Amino acid sequence: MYVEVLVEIQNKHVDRTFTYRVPENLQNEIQIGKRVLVPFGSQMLEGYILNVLETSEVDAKDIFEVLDEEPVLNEEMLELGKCLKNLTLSSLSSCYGAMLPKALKAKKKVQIKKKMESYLKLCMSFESAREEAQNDSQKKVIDLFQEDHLIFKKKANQVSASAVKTLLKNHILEEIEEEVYRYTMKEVAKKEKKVFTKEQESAYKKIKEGLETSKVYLLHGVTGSGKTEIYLELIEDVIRSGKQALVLVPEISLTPQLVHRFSERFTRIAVLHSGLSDGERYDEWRKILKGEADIVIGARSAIFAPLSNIGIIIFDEEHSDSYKQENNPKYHALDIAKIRSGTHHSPIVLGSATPTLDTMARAMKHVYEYVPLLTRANGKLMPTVTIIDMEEETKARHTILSRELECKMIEKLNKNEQVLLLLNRRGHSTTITCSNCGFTYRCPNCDIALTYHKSSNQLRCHYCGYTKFKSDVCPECKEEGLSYYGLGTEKLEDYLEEVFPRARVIRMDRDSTTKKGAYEQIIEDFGAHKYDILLGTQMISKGLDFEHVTLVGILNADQSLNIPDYRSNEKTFDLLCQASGRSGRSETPGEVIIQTFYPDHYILKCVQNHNYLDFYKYEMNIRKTLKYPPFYYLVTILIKSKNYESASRESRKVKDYLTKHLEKTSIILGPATASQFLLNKIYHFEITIKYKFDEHLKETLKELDEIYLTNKEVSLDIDFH
DNA sequence: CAATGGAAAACC
DNA sequence: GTTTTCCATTGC
Repeated sequence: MYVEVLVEIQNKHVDRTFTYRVPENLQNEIQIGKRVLVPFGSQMLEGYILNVLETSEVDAKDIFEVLDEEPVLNEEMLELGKCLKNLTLSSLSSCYGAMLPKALKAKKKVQIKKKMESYLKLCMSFESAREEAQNDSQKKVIDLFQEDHLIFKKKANQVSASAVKTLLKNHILEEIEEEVYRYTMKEVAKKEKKVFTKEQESAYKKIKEGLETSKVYLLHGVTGSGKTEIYLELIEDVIRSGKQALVLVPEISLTPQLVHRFSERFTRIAVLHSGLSDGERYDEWRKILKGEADIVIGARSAIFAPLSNIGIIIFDEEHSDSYKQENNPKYHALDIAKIRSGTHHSPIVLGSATPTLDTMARAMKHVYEYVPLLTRANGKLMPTVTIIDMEEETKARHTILSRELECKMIEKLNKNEQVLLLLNRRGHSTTITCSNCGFTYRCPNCDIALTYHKSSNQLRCHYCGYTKFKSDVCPECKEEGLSYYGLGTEKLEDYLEEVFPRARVIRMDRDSTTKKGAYEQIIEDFGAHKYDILLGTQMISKGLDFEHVTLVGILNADQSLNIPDYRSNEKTFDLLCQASGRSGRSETPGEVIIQTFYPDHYILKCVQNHNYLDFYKYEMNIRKTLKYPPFYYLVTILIKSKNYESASRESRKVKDYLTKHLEKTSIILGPATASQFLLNKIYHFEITIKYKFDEHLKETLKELDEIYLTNKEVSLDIDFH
């Protein structure tokens, strides 16, 4: 007996299987999808069994060990991995790697094990055990079993360890070892479904009709329209029919708040997100594999959850860019969902207040079913949005907070209401420049100005992580001329404490939430009104639901309009809408103040009027003219090298190669310097391909990828948008 | 013509 | 990833 094994090596060159012989004593353990330990060259490596053969012509070595009791990759997963490879042009082993939790990945070291716990069990009925007990402390231990017949040994030991010992010796109790899951959810009081509005009811009914199909639904619901209620109801139907639900959420909005809402209705839930430890994630995964979960809630990679009978796949905040993985394999969870939806005959529900243009366009063309949900479920009005021209304010020396925002804040704080301030820039100041000699702190690796972080007195590069301590005098001219330009959350926090000395201010950004649980703590404290003002980066714009927030201020709203990305309008519109949606989620109507240097920008008008459709039409026009998605597909090729000359030369070669092999109808742009030209001391050039249909595209890109695989100086990075 | 070293290929 | 193989250069 022989097996084909995909060995796990980082190197892309070895993206193929090797044949190994199975020794007699391991033959009954062999199953496709299990991991094995095999000799490879001089080392021992882990790999996945992809195939079983009766005979083999190669001079095969023996398998050393079979690592799993059950396959880590089932048939569907094995197939999905191959699709993923084809979709993203990544190595097969990196694809399987992306699909599995760290603990189940083929790797080199650290073993994560099941966590066992000792339980005690009665050997007889409760009554007879009570009679057998010889003294009071033994009786107390027995009493623990009145309701549960299985309890933790730890718990019994707290009552009396010696009594437990005696009871065990006398065979009144017995000890059992069982696996426990590390991650446990708080028990939550169950709630019944809320009464639907007419619009919710019809949306729910429409999707319900498609529960056995592979249709894709766009649930276009404004913030506060009660999308989650509809999800819950659909999930209930799915579970009742014996199937399972897969709920995807952007990492950032996968909050305890959200999980809590699901726990109010359901019990058998598995949660998968980056906040879990490796052990916890391993347990959740195995819970799913064993069929112990009806609902999986998770971020992007949860799309690979090994559910056996999916009845519905839900993407909450469908437009979120977190559904696209930024490193290899660069997949979009929706593409995977569509494959799984096909195999399981389950619908996909895309929920969003601001759908991506791509999704909306498909809905308009009836490729997806359009399900509108455009009034707020609680009958609340949309918040009023005021746009402030910061040029005027700057003249009036109000560079950080405009007069209007400041007045409104005072007003709200006096009424004991809460304020949310969004500033999408962490750190203290964005640039430090010497006013004497013009020196600016820059990153030596990335060609950008370093951001000053006051709390640590460090200068940091937000691209590569380079840090440097700040000196008191200018490192160039040794004069005390350093000035701090640009506004970050740290500086805003200082400023607020100065202007509103009595307000309780809390800051939430990546720097203040590094510790495990810090994020949850801030949300909980702010929700309990322990603070009056929450300021933060886009972290605070998503999904949070605070009933006492009546004012949202957005500073530097146009910052994201200027980034060179064809989606920058879309991203800005989304960010502003999301942030606005945080205001007035309870009785008091909400207000939003947007500070900008482009008060006349079309996007801002759309945000002000809560008019997604106008934005959609406006932006679609631009996309059509400029030949961007959804009118054209887009692929970008990054050409990277430590050597400027090689990067430049090779990128021109790549362009020539593409021109030669692609259809005439495909548009090849570049090579141009990438938006972040120098990153980590590596030069980046970029070629963009826009195409509608190109038979040779995949093949050509595959060839290019292979050509540069062996090139030590230059590497390619291909990304399908 | 052996010794050396660096790049490329193989690794079952 | 590590080890082996290959091939060209160098030294005597």
